[in-house]
Parts: sequence; structure tokens; C-alpha cells
Amino acid sequence: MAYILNESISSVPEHLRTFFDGETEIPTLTVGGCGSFSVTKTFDCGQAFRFDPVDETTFAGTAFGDKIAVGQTSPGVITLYKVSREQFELRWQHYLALDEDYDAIDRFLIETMPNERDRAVMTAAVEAGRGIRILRQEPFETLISFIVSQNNNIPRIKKIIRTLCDTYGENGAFPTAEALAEAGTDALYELKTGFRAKYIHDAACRVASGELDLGKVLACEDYAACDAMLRTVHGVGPKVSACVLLYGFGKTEAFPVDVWIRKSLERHFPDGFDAKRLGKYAGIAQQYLFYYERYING
DNA sequence: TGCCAGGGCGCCG
DNA sequence: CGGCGCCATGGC
Repeated sequence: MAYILNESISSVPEHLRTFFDGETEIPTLTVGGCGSFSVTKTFDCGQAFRFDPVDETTFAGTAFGDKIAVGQTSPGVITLYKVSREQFELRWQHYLALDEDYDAIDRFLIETMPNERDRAVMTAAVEAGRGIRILRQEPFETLISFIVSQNNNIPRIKKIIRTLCDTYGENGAFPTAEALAEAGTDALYELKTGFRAKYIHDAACRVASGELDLGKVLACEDYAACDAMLRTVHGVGPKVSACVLLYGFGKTEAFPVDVWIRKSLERHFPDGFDAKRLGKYAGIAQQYLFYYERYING
């Protein structure tokens, strides 16, 4: 389990000055016990769209309306910039999934494979992706982000989300459902969202009106029911729903199937792959397989 | 130029 | 149910 090694008010490193708008002194936290945590893999595996690399081992971005940076200090140790002890315990520890035992999950995923051949494949995928953490992002932001992601590429997804935040967000935060609902489809279309404009607007309207209660989805233990609630939104199909439940609601049993996963399963599991067998951790296997296929085998 | 990007909808058989 | 054309945009 993660623990705080050091907390201080420190001067902002040179390469983070611009990101932190010229601030000079910020709360800085050094956190140990992070296990296999990899900053670069976690923020560069296509689950979060508002973080960017600022050097080899540091990513900076916005979540919950706060700008933070996360750096890899050494194996098992990370540094959090502009994060106090209180904020860490209240929010960022959970956001970064530092309260999950990924070593145990990794072992479970390998052990659960039905035969030696599949175990070998899963072992390779786990080793390739080891250090990835499934972030616990904000539900509404994740919903809109993965609607934007459909038939799109990551650089453009990031660009559209940045524009959405700049135009309709308060002080750099992700826009509220009310703000996007009020904006209207035409205005959203003007932001180069294309055919997704009406989908974004529909999602925002349903959330703003209470017709879709994201708090209820968060509290719901029945995965199929969660999936059904999200898919009432026009433009949310099986893939987007699974991504939103995985990255925005901590539903780690979600198993999003995209072109990369389809390729991976066809190539490595010709006799079939039963995601349900992996139960609560299917989504983490999915992320490892995605990373393995997309970034290692690619 | 055509193809693809972490898809989904509407329609068709 | 499964397949297929279409939907906007930008990078290659």
C-alpha cells in the first residue's frame, strides 16, 4: 500500500513552470509503496486525454478541476506536484489506483487462464503492460471523452477535449453537463466534433435533467444494469459504454473490445477467449492485452 | 488519393 | 441477429 515518504512546499521545477502558470511554490509529495506503478504507461495507454508528458518520466494534466503533475522518482516511488497530504488521501490515491494490489491482480490474471498456452500469452501481456493503472476518472468527463473517441484518433480526441474545456469549462475544469446541454448541438458542432456533436449534447441533456443518474451508475453493483443505463444515451454503444464503466466508474469487470483487442484475441487466442472467466479483473487484462498489441507487437 | 482513427446508428436481409 | 453504408475531421 502506498505511503507518503515526504511532503513539502517546494519550488516548481523549471520544466513545470509554464504548466503551473508561473507559480513558484507548490505542495509536493513523494509517495512510496507504489509497487510496479508506471507513470508513462498509465498516462500514455489511451485512457486519459488531459495529461501530457513534460519530460521522460513526468506527466501533467487536469482532473477534478485541479492541475497536477505526476513524476516517476524511482521504481515504486512517485512524486506528486501541487498535491497536499489531505488531497492525496482524499482523492489522488484513489484516482491513481494506489489503493489496489496490482501484483495480486497480475498473478490472478495469469493463474486464471485455462491452459498453459493461454497462460504464456497472458504472462507476456502482463509483463508488457506491468505498471499500468486503471485510473478512476470523473464519470461525466469519461462519458463525454469516450463519446468523442469513437471513430477517432488519440491526438484529435485530446484536441477536441481541450477545446471543450477551454470553451465551456470553468477555470480549466471539464465542462458540467449543464454547460454542454445549454451550449446546444450546433455550438458543439462548431468545435469540430463532427457527427459526435449530437451524441455529446444528448449525453449532457440526459445527465443535466437527471434522466441519466451517474451517481446511481456508480453505486450500482449490477454491471448489466450499469451498461443499460449508459446505453440509453444516443451514441453510446457497447465499446464506449465499457470504456466509460472501466475508466470512469471503476467497474474493472468491463471488457471493451476495439480493433486492437479483436486483433489480439484472434492472434493469441485462436480457440477463443472467455473474458467472463476473469470476472472482476477482466478490464485490467484487457488493458494489458491492448497495450501488448498496440505498443509492443504493433 | 485513399485509408484509418480505442464506433454507433439506421436499415436491410 | 449479422452485415453494410454512412457519419466529420485530420494526419499520413
